[in-house]
Amino acid sequence: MKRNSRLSLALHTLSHMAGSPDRLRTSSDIAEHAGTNPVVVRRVLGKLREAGLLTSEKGHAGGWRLARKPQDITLADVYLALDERMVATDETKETPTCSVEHALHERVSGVLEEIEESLVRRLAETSIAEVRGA
Amino acid sequence: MKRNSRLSLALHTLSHMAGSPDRLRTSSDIAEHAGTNPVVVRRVLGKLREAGLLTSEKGHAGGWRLARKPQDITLADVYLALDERMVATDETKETPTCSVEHALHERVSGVLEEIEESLVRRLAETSIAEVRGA
DNA sequence: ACCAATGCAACCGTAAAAGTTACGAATGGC
DNA sequence: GCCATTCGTAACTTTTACGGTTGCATTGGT
Repeated sequence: MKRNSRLSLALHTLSHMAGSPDRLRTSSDIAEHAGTNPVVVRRVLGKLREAGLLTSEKGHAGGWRLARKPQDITLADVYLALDERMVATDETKETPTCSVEHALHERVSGVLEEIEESLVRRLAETSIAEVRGA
Repeated sequence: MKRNSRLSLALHTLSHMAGSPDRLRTSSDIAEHAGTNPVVVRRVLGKLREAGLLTSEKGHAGGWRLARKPQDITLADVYLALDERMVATDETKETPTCSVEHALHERVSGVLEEIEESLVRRLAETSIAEVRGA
């Protein structure tokens, strides 16, 4: 795959599952559809399970299922479940020389943080059901 | 550096230059401030020059200067100048098996494209002057 | 002529992520 | 109880993006 593949894979898979929410799917099936392999699928979907968007069952008739109705899963849920932070800079070790520089740096970081938040708000406006349906 | 460093470097540099817009700065000076090296600075600032946000002069007393007033440079200008596409997936070679899959894929891409556009609109609401000033 | 600066191309090093293999644990069918 | 199936996870390899580095041509002021 390529860039942004986790979010893309997650969205694609969830949208697909939204088509028949009761059906149980294996990571192999999903990997087939997504053109990748089962382990990668399990890695990504594992994050979604941690966030309560999916459930998984082991064993013979195991697989994955939506934990909520498609209209109750927003893109923000997915984005946050994957720990994505596309805009904001996770800076924890910045040590600019003078305090003026430091202040400016804080400004830039703060602005990017605001942009990140508005991105999440925008993502929260769309549900998986909407992706599929219209 | 780390992730998102191009945008971060560009924003930081422009905000800094906005402090005294008439002053000419060398890529060495800028690199010093940003904790990186001159070539990287020229690479990033070169994109901003192509987009008309900065001017550069070669030769002995050469360097970089803002091409516009800080209040006339928005974060969207910078983002687009750097060819960043943080949300949208640049897919040009997708060949899902069946047409149903294909349609769904288009849907997901389309939604991400919309999100990308709203991100740019959000970025356009803030100018470099605002980053610095408040 | 000299020096200081950009412009640019070619390379190296590294870090993040996908891909792969392997194996253990759980679960249901027989 | 046995066995196939599936998830869970760890370890490793491969790929890729990008910052960093070096070198050199070009430009322009002194």
